[in-house]
Amino acid sequence: MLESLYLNLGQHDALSDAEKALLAGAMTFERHFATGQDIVASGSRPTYSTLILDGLAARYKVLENGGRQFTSLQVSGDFVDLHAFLLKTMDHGIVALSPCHVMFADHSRLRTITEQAPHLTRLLWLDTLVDGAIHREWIVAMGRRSKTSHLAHLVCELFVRLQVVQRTNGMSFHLPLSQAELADVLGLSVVHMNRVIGALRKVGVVNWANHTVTILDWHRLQEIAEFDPTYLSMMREPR
Amino acid sequence: MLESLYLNLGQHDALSDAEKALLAGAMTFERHFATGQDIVASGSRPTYSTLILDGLAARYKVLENGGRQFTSLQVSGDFVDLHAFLLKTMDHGIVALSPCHVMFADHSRLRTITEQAPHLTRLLWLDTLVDGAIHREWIVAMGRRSKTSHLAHLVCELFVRLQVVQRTNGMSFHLPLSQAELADVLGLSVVHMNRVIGALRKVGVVNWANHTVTILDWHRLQEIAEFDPTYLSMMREPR
DNA sequence: GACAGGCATTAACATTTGTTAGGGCTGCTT
DNA sequence: AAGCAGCCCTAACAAATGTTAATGCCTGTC
Repeated sequence: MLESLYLNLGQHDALSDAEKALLAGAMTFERHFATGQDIVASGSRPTYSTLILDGLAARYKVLENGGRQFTSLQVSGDFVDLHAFLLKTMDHGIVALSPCHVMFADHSRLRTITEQAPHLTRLLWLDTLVDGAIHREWIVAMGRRSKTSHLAHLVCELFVRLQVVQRTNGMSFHLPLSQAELADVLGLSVVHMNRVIGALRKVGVVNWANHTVTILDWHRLQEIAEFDPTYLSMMREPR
Repeated sequence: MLESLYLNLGQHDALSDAEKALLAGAMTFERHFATGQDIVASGSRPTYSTLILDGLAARYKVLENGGRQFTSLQVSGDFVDLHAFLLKTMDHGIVALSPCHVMFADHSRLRTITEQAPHLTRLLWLDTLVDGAIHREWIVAMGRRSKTSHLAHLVCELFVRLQVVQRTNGMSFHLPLSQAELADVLGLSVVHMNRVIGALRKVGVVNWANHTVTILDWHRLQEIAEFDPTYLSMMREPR
C-alpha cells in the first residue's frame, strides 16, 4: 500500500525494513478525494500529514482578485503537507487534481519518529528539502525562462518524478490538467497558456493530447528546458 | 556571537541554553566575504553549512543565456545552505550582496544533533521549512501579483524578517541591492525594475533612497502587497 | 435528438514588459 | 583636471502577454 512512499523516500538513500515499518505505523486512516476537492484547507491546523498513495494534487494560494497560483504539484508517494508537522498552520490550500487516494500520518507518531529514528527523520526532512529545491527551480523558471522553456521544464520534472514512483508508461505519462489549471501553474492567462502549449507542440518534442503527454525527443526537450535533474537529489547516498 | 541565530530559531519556539550550546558547539571557523564574492559555489558538495552572522546574501541560478535569478535572500541569522546537509550537492550558488560575516557548522556535528537532540533537530528542520514557505510566497508573487505588489511584498517580508533579528531601525532598514540585483529577484529587466520602483515610490508608502528603505505607511503597504506574515511561522509554540 | 456546460482554440485589440540607446550623476584613478 | 566605471533614470520602439469575445467540439442530461 505504501509502495509509492517507499520508492519516493528510498530514491535518496536505502530505507530499511524497520524504517518502512515505522512509516507504516505512523499511518492512521485512508481516504479518497474527488477531483476538485480540497484535501487540506488553507488556514487549518492539521494534526496529521497527508500522503498521496495515488493521484495528483497541488498546493495553491488564492489572491483577493480571485487569481490562483499553484506552488507545487504533488504526485503519488508525496507527502503534501509534511511541512505542517512543524509549521503548524497551513498558509495555503491543497486540492485534488485527479481522484486521490490518500493516507494520513499522525503528527504525534511523526514526532516519535524524530525522537527515536534519526536516520528516518533525516529522510523525511530531506523530502521537504527536495520540495524546496523544486520550488527554487520553479522560481527560476518563472523569472528567467521563456514560457516555452518553463513548460518544457515542467514536463521534464514531472516525467522524472513520476518515473521514480513508476507512474510513467514508456515515454508517456498521464497529466490530468486542464489548460486553465496549467495556466495557474505557470502564472499565465488561459489564452497565452494555449499559445505556449501550441508552441511546444509545434517544435515536435512532445505529443500532448487527451491529458497524456508523450515525450518524442527527450534530449531536445531537456535542451529547451535546460533541465538538469541534480536538484531532485536522485542519487542514492548516505544521508 | 550567535545572537542572530538564536533570535531566528527562537522566534518559533523556545530555545534552551543546552540547545544554544549544542549549536555553538557545531560551529567551526568564521570568515568574511566581500560584496559580490561567492560564499558557496554551485555544484559543490560542502561538508559544512554556512550561517550568516551579519550581512545579506542570496541564492541564485544562472541560465545559459546569462540570465540570473535569485531564489532567496538571506539575512543575519539565516543558514544559507542548511539544506546541503542532506541534499549533499549544491544545485545553486550563494553570493554575498553585502560584506558578510559568516560561520561554518560542520555537517558531522549537525548529524550528531539529529542523533541526540530531537527538539533542536526539529527547529533546524523548521528553519528550512520556513525557507520553503518563503519560496512559495515568491512563486505566488511572480505568477499572480502585479509587479508593484510583488515589490511591496518583498519589502514587507524583508522588514519583518530583519525585525526578528534586530536589523531594522524604526521603520527603516538597509537594503544594499542595486536595481539590477533587485531585477534578478523579481525576474524583470533593469529598465522595468526601475519603473516599478518608481511606481511604488509614487504611491508614497515607502521612501527609498541611498539603499535605505523607510516604510511610511505600513498598513497601506501591507494592503498593496496583500501581505500576511502567517507563512513566516513567527508564532512561538511547541514544535 | 435538443440542450447546456466545460474545454480548447482563435482573433482582435489593449496593456505590460523587454530592448536598445543615451544622459547625468557620483566616486575613483590617473 | 580628465577620464573611466557603475549606477539611476528616461525615451522610443519592439515583443510578449493579457483581455474580451466568439467558435467549435465534446460529453452528459433530459
